[in-house]
Amino acid sequence: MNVTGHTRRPASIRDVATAAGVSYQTVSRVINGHPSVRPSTRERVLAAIEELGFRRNATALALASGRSRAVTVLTANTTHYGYASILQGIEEAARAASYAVGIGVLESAEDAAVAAEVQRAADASGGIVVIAYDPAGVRALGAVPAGLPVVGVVETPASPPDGDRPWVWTDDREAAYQATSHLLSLGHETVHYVAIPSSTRRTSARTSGWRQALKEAGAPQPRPVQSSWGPAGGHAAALKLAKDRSVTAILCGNDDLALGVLRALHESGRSVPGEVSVAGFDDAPHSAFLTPSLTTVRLDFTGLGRSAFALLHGVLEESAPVAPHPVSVPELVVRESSGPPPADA
Amino acid sequence: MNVTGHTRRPASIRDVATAAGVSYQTVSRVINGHPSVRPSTRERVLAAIEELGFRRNATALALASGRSRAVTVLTANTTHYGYASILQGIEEAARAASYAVGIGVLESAEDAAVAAEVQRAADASGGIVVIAYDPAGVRALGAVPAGLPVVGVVETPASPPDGDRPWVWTDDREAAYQATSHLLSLGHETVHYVAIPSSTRRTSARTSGWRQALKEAGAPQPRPVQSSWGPAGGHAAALKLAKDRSVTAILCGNDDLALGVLRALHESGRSVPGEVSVAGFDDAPHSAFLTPSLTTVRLDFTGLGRSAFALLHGVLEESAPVAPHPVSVPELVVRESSGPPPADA
DNA sequence: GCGCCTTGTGTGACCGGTCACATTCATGCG
DNA sequence: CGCATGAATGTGACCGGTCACACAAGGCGC
Repeated sequence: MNVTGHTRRPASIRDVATAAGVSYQTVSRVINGHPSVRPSTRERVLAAIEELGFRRNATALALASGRSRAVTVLTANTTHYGYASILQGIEEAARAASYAVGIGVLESAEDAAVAAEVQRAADASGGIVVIAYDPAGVRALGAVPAGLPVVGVVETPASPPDGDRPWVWTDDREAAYQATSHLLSLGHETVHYVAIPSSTRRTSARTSGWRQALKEAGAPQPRPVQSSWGPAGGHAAALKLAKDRSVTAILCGNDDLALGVLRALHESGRSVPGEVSVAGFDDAPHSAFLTPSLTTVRLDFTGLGRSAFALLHGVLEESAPVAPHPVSVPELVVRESSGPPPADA
Repeated sequence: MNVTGHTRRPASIRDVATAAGVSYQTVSRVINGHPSVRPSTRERVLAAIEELGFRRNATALALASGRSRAVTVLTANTTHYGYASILQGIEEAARAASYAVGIGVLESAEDAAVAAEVQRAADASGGIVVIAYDPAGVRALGAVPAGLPVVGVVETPASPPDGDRPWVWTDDREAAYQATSHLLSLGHETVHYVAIPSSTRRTSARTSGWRQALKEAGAPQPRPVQSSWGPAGGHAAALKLAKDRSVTAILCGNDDLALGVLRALHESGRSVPGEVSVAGFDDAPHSAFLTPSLTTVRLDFTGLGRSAFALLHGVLEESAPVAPHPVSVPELVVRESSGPPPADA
């Protein structure tokens, strides 16, 4: 509440111009760092800006210049650890670059709904980041009109994308390979895989990394068990697997799934890691505190979000930190949930 | 990619006007549903809109009218369950009302940093929701300039806020009371409390609900143990509590904390619920799948987020769904982690 | 037949910036 | 000395909408 008691509307460049005794264009030059402004003039303008508490109106800037300094993140979910961490990373990087961040949730994967969300995002911001880990996200990525800057956060693509397709991803294949190899090296005959839904119809990179490790070790290749994203899916899947006494190692598509798997094994009276070993993906914050604590592969989602923004930023401005996305290396974290198979197996 | 091969810029109301043979003002009237437009004219305009694929430019609308149909959510965190769920609720409600949602993360609680974020939020949108569960949030709520529509998602206030202060909250007092009473009714002599950080210096509603239940039961009132938000804090706190054999029941400020507590008790060789009972707050998605599954009090964060938006929406537009925030009733969910105290205690 | 209100439509200014171009003045060079 | 050049600054239009007001045509009362 200021002394006058009523909120007066903020100062515009013309107010500043009048106060400094120059034209509005000169003010514009000062706030944009244009070189040819006499130092003494610049000084007066800056003083006026300070005095009036002038702040450049973002809306007017966007309308006049076309550039909006805002990005929208389209995602099917905001609460899952991976999604939320990516969002956090994007926000961090965006804030550092003075960009505003908007979010749009893809509640349905239905084409019309997705298209509507993409439209909203398109006319609310100058660039879009799509988290395309699921069908809704994949469709959204496809529905972005050509010409609109967009970066996709995707599953590891099957083939390296051609040239400059602005995608970022983690090395899921390597991650799955590491986890599977770890379990095999403990002596397990093979490793079963409870998969998160794939965003596409093709075999996911996680699945293929898992397969490759099995193949190289000459281990049998069981069918992957398709599941959902949350613990309930893992729980249901593992209740079935638990009946098969030959199952001694289970790799889970993410840590939430692994949580459900642990629970199901417990309910089935099978001890972890005594009888069955379990490994997850992501290294979510709670994984280290489970009992048994969860062996998992740490993925840097926050860094992934930052990369996504950096890439988009590079497209939006010619200032060129367009360093090709450094695919961060997944890191195996061995904890209590994995161990050698039982002696009698 | 359209046939012309180059992206032409979107149609404006003047393009539509030309196509329909009317003035731009008439087009404006049509898209705003103004009554006095001859039906035949309206028809032609609508046809032109359809044909040209006209969409109203949100930026221009905001600049010209002052209203922006956008809200910004200020929060210290986007990944914790409660925060993320509130955000999700806000987004849901906002999307339904055709509002855009921006987020701003309060990375530091330092005054200058908070003020800067609030400023950014202020000039990016017409209204703000602040999640004020922590010092950064509380400061942000205080730093919002008078006159700017804002709604706070806060801890249960000590006294009912005066009149129309636009705040929403859950009934933390009742929730703590329920959980504590539940544990006492199982026969525990008293209940220890591991607290999440309070946003203010005053006693939180959770603490006071817990105290009240103890008092009514004539149970001893141990000092609450101050902790952090995540499992690590609960873990550290419980390692100490575990040494005290008289501790048979622990109430935790949230489910993440409870997870750390469960872990610490396990490491200390104290069984749950055999020797110690544990209860949490929030009913996070993983709580049902822990071993033992967690007794907790379910809070409707998503609904809270929706209420927050509804309130803000009511302030921003005179269309009046300003029904006073229905404080949602917390629901005790009894699971495996709570049971009677050991016989020898 | 006149004034008056209502309905339908158009005109000009404005929101707060940017952009393209014009203007002024001092300087360098042939 | 005259003229081209560049630095410093100003003017007008524009981005795509809204708002306040003007204005023409038609219906109604008297």
